[in-house]
Amino acid sequence: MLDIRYLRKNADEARTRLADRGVEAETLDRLLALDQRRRETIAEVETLKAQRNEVSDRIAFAKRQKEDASQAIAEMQTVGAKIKELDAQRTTLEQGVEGIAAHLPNLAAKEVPVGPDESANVEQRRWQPDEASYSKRPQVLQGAPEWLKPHFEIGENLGILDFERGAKVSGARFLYYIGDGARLERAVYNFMLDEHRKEGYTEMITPIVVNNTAMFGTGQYPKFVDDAYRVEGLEQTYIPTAEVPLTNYFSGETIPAEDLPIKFTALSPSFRKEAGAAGRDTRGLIRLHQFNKVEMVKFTKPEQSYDELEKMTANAENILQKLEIPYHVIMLSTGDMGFSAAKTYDVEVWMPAQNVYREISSVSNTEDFQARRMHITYRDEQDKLQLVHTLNGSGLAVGRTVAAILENYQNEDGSVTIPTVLRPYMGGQEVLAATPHF
RNA sequence: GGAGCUAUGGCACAAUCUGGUACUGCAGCGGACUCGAAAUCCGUCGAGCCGUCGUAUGGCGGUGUGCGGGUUCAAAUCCCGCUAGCUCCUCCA
Repeated sequence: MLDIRYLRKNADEARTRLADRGVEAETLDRLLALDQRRRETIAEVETLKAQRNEVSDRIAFAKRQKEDASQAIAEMQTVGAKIKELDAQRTTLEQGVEGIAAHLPNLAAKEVPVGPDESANVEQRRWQPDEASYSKRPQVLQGAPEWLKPHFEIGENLGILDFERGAKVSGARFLYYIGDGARLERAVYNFMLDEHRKEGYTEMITPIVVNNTAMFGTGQYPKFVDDAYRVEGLEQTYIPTAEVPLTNYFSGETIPAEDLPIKFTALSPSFRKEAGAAGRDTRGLIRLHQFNKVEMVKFTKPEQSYDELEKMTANAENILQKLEIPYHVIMLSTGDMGFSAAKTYDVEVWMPAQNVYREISSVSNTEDFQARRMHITYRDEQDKLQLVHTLNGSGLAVGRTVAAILENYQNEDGSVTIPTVLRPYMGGQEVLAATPHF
């Protein structure tokens, strides 16, 4: 949620910055017009309420003196009716303001490139493992050899991913991991959680069903209800990301300033309807209705949030560096950023079979946008309440990481070498080879 | 799933039956006493949110007794709905 006072006092600037996020100028004008009428109505009704309070006190006093107060009571009946009417108007106006404000995306930080979509994103840096370790594997950055296969074929050939039975038992975009596949997934997220724990993140296991208030708090609702798996008949939703329960952990609370920054990490399944993505990435682990993700969330003071954004991005990159898989980092443009974000870095992992980088992590500073929706505050040096800044980032999407491992570590004979850092998590196993599971 | 009880400031509680400025203690803050502290005494003490005025510490008004409605001139109090916690029963990894 944006600060209505900021929008009011800086309407011209806000119009421009909202336009960068794809919001029409007319929307802000409607919002401000409603806000103007809301404030006028409040002024009017509060005058009457002050009058009523005063007369009610006099009535109470008269009654104690056993005096007649019926004339004052009769007067207040009229005033009461008027108050009721104005309060109803006020509620309507407030809902109108809220209805628009709740749909406004966050404003972009100054350094974010302005543009309509991903074409305006700006690459920040590329990374690839050094020669020594990389030379043992296919030269995926120097032209793919003939035998290079996409991860889903590798997985199916090895018998460790079963998309057909996933579709049979659940539906499209669901799958089974089997045997070494399941074990690899587990190794990957255990490795990720251990790395983040070393960086000072507190490990959490969260509810994976949350209420509507929580979904509103992080910005999924009301605008993106259609992409959510809702619990039939209940006001609850299967989380699309652990960002929701992690960030809402402190909703409505004042965090002691000395505890900031606070860092959480959690593994959770994530559920997405993928409305509007029909026909895209229909094969493989890239776009599923249910996938595992290790998430990072931070609560910070405003002045430290951008430093913490860089650190969180580095934490995501660290995973791929230790896995020795190439990636690059891009800064998203105003047109490509998520609803709540003020600034976002995407980490995209190299997928040699498709010859592209694919998003594997998205790290955002939402500044006070979510904190305002959730009412998360701290007390500054002057003992005044201030909104915290919240950040979130994938660290990383687990399924996509498995996909990247399969493609980047595949061998000509169809086997897959297990990255060195994962071997301790797999009982020392070094290679995934086709073996019967049952 | 069934039944009962509970929800009031940072904490502990009173007022609820019988509607009329939300009591008191602890903690906090300011002061007195003291070389200083403790004890004692005096004063002060509703966080947040909304509106408005002011350059500003802030003033004024509204709201605020778990949440949402209703009745009333007036609701902590009466009525309806909900949520959470506790106890008992039932069930369960």
